[in-house]
Amino acid sequence: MEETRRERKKRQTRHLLIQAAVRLFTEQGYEQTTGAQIAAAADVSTKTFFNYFPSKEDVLFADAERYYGLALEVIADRAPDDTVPQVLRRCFDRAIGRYLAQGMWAEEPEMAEIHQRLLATVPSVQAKALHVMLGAQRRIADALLKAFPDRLDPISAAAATGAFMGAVQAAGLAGVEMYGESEQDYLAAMGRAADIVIRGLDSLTG
Amino acid sequence: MEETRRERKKRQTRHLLIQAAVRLFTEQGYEQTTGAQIAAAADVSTKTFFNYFPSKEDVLFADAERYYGLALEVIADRAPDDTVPQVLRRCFDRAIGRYLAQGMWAEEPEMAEIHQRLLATVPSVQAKALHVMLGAQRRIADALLKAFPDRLDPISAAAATGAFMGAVQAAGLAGVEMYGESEQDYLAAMGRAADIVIRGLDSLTG
DNA sequence: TGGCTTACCGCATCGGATGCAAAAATACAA
DNA sequence: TTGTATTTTTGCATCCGATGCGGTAAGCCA
Repeated sequence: MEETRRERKKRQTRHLLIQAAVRLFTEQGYEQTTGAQIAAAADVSTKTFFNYFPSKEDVLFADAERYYGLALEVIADRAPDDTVPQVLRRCFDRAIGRYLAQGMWAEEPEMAEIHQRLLATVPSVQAKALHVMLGAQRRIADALLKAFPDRLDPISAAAATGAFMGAVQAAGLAGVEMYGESEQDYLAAMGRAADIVIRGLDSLTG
Repeated sequence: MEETRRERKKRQTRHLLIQAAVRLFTEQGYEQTTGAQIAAAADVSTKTFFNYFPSKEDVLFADAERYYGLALEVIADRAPDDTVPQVLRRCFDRAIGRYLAQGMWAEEPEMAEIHQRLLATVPSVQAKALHVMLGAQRRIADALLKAFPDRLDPISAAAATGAFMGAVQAAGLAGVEMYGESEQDYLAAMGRAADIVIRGLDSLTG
């Protein structure tokens, strides 16, 4: 399927907006940067910026779906004898794998650094991240429930997913706050959190 | 220590604002209600409303600190031979206990119903709730770490807290979505989530 | 070419939120 | 009671994020 000119331009504009945003956030800070400035830097109207991104925060979560979608794929592609914890663990590993392979931002590598700094410091960005995660959590719990109808019920599916993602998220944040921005260290922290919670969930579903 | 007139009036105004807000939210919906309307209904200036509550969402989380503070108390009052999971479980039980004893809103019982409905439906309220929870999570993890310096490190403390609160939160939301607003049912759902994650964490710290 | 869809734009407008300085209310001490 | 310091309230201007609308341009397809 060939990419039409329209689609190409759309992709370009989107990319341009993200780049402009990251540059401005880096140069003058997140809160000091207005949507109008980003639009101007990308040479489009303010309105267009909000056409692409429903809110200023959304610029920072443009790729988030790709990561959460990965989890849904992993669940769909499970082996017949997989257990719930095994699948969750694989979700985590695959996400980390992709992260290491291509960075958090396949197309905007400069995003990675600013992203985690803002995540650790700007309240509205934190809140947005949690909310995006919540949405993903629901879909993942749903998929898990469908994948293991005999081992899970809606509540335990939600609990398991919430425990897993809550632990990883908290450990990741703690890691960033402890180790500054040493990538290795906080990835390791998230890995330990995954270990802990996976081991715990083993007792649930064997 | 006697309560001065100033403090008393301040408390009254605050209470008045909350009441007005709840009434308007109920009557005409959250998003349809403006801060100015709430202020007008409480007969204070718009500015005063934002003096009391830094954002419109905050009206709905006026009492949240009381609940999270409970957890910190429980941790502080632990017995010498308590384990981490035991303490976490007690945090949960005490919170539920208080909830059952006096409702979510000691002084504004009418708040309970509207609160959970908005929590389940309004995105910005959800995001705010998660963010408030994140703040509490950090303080709780910190307190846990100080309470069990030999059994925990910063990462495992964050992971355990994140897993626990993530599970309970997810199960609670799932419960509300499943059972509508049948209080018993989703409290039970949260209880099951707590069970699951507590049992899991047993394998961590014995 | 011509007609259709889609993206972009400017503009008006709204609501949330902040800063500031004046005015009112309160506390407190002489 | 009066005077003074502190705190609260208020109005106002202002900023920014975000939405709705109607018109224009760009790309698409026949």
